[in-house]
Amino acid sequence: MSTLADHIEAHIKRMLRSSQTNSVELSRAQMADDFSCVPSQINYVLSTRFTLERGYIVESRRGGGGYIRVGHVQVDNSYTHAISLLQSIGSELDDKQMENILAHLKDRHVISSGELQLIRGIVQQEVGGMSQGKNVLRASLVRSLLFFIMESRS
Amino acid sequence: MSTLADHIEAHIKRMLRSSQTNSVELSRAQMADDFSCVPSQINYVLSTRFTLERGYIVESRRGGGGYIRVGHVQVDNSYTHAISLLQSIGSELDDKQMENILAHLKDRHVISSGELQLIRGIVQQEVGGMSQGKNVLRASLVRSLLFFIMESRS
DNA sequence: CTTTCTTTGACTATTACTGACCTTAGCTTT
DNA sequence: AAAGCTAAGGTCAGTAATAGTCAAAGAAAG
Repeated sequence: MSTLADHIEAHIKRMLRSSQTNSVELSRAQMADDFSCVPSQINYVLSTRFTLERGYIVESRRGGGGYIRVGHVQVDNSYTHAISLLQSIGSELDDKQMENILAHLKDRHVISSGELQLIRGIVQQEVGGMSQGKNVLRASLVRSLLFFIMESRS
Repeated sequence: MSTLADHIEAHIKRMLRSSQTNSVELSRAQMADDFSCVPSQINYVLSTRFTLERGYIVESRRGGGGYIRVGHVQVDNSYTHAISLLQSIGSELDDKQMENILAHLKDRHVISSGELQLIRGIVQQEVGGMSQGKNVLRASLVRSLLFFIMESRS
């Protein structure tokens, strides 16, 4: 955690955790002021870190009394959810999609930080030198590895 | 220990040993500067010495505040270990991959130095005169031998 | 002498951050 | 109402800061 974006991300997540409702409302201008940055930096953080794929919903309103609301989607059974997430992996999976899924599963404590890194490492190694079909291999690898980890839990 | 790459390798391993968390974060540019070499030299060292097969996980981020993190995988977790081994021994295994795996296992005291040589010897003997399918045989042989050794320990 | 390993550098890719300009909602004044 | 003002937030493209890739040259080993 060292860039401004990382700090802002962490701060929003902290707010979310301490909120009863799994959602927080914030003022873009206020926040930018708190972190001494331009307002659009907040949009940058929201659009790169709080995506739907990672389980967040962002709503906003402009004009007087405008706001940004960030919600964390709760799913009661994280394993069920994880499995359906896995099944939604099609025959191809690009790197960014993979990262989002892994980040999401880690957020929900379905996988640990070490497991995340390991999966990333394995995929990187296997996919590495390929010129074609990376996304196909990545999809199948990620699916198998996650199934394997989840199997060994239940 | 005499090439630059060796020194860089040793340095990273020193950092790892003195770290509490089994992982260190470094700046590629900074490191290149410290060793007075081009940045890509760092990539060379990482990709030849800190591979998954040897038990290392390398992550990185580009852009502002970018970094390279090198982690040393703990083998205390049996499925983690199983995954990385199964993954690294595919249906084929060349000599270099085998050496990497053996070096890793010896490093972690899963096999002794004598067992390493024994495996090497057996494989050499069996694979020796073959003209085709060496890598296939090697893969299955090493898998079985390691399986045998690990079974006999637990 | 051939093969493998090391080192380098030019080119590429990714991420963070900023600022100028645009859009929307509510309120106030005619 | 309609027009205009004010107070939000949104977009996008450009710049800077990092890291990655690849091929070729050089060095070392067999």
